[in-house]
Amino acid sequence: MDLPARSAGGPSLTRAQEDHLKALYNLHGDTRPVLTGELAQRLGISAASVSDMVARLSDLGLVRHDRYRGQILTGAGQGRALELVRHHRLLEIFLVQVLGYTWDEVHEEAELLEHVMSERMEDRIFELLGRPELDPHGHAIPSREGTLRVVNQRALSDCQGGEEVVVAEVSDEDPDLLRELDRRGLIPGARLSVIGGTKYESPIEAELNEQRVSVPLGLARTILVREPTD
Amino acid sequence: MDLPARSAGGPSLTRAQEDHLKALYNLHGDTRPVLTGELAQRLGISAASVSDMVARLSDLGLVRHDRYRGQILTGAGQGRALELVRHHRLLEIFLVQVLGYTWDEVHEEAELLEHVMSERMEDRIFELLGRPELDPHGHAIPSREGTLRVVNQRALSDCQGGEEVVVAEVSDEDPDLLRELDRRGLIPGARLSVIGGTKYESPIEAELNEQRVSVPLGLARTILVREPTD
DNA sequence: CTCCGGGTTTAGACTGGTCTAAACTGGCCT
DNA sequence: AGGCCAGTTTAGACCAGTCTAAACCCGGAG
Repeated sequence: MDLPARSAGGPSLTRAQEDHLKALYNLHGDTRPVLTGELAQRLGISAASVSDMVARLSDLGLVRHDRYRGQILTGAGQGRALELVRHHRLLEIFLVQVLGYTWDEVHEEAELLEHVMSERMEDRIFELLGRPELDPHGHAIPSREGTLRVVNQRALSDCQGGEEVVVAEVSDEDPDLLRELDRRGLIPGARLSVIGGTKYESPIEAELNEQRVSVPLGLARTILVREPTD
Repeated sequence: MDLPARSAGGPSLTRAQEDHLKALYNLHGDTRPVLTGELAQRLGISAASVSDMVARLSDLGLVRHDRYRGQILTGAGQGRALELVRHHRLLEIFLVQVLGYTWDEVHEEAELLEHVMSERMEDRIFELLGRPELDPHGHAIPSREGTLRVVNQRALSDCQGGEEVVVAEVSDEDPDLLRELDRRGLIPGARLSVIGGTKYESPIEAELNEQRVSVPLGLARTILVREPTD
């Protein structure tokens, strides 16, 4: 029996086109349109170039564009984006677990590899890693079919004293930030008892492994937490 | 202590530029110039495009071009090419040994990955694989510094009855050919006692693992053999 | 020694991706 | 209601990489 057709099939895209789709996905997913300038800043190119590219992606039916009002992924576009996100996250786990990278080194490398990863390689890595569900930074791996497990989570900076929470996700893009979080033990799965903070821009005070930690707001805002499961 | 500077450093090249360098290397290495048409055929593009690209690579000092007489890699160009060859061959071993690919599946994939492989990844894979010296098809891995172990070898089709030889290398580019060779046990390291052939275009007859094998000339020409080492 | 044919290079054109500068909204402020 | 500014789109330019068609060499045949 053949494998089912991928949800995200279609003509192959260029590197730049894929980057635009992924940026659109990472910015607001399918929740609301992304302004041209936002996208341009994210990609580090001019708004004019983005405008151009969006027109092409729109012709391909991957993006819907509302003149002067921004752009948003279509279903097909989202499928392609999730394919890339799956590649990216599988590669991050792979680089950490198989090649011994640290979690602050993997993003950049995955960013390049994700565009040339075949389906065969994706499947082999997925199996080798034991069908993982989360990447090293706590992000869920989209399924082959492009579905994504969603978990209720909020920023640590929004927590109140007395709460018991578990670190769920951190952003993978800033190596310095990641090293800082690692130094403090603020890694996915870490259990925190929030003591205080949240007022007057003061750091979040919490207990982690019987140790008192003070998390500056700037850090706390990048950490997403969830309820403990037990 | 810092690592020594790579022999092959320099400004980063585009995919197409790298493909041209590698094709030049694979065609005649540094032995003699490659004709424009040859290179074009190898790359599957027009001679005009090659002419163009060679001019640019020549400006970069990677290729020396003799009008109407062909082109050859400079020292620097050869360094870059060997860097890519190292990437390619390490990836092939990696795909076979770590991800469970068969030897006929690896070439195409390595062809894409080699262009986006960082030095860090190269080093990690090299160590993970135990500092290998040969890829799955028997080709030597260039060192980081761009040196290559050369072994005396010739085509199986040139062997005479009575010779004892060992399969050294086979081309990695044709999956069908590779499957055929595998089926017959004609893999690097296989020891052959040549019985006859070499006349009237007849197949090479030989003994392999106590079994009589008949190797059609077309196959025998793609197999490089060396003297047994013991 | 000239001419001719085949391979090489040049010319001109097109696409994708990028830029800057200019033209053009849309929404907000008065 | 009018006007202005920030942000968006369009215009025009450029580079890399490719093509086809035309111009150009080189070496061998006569």
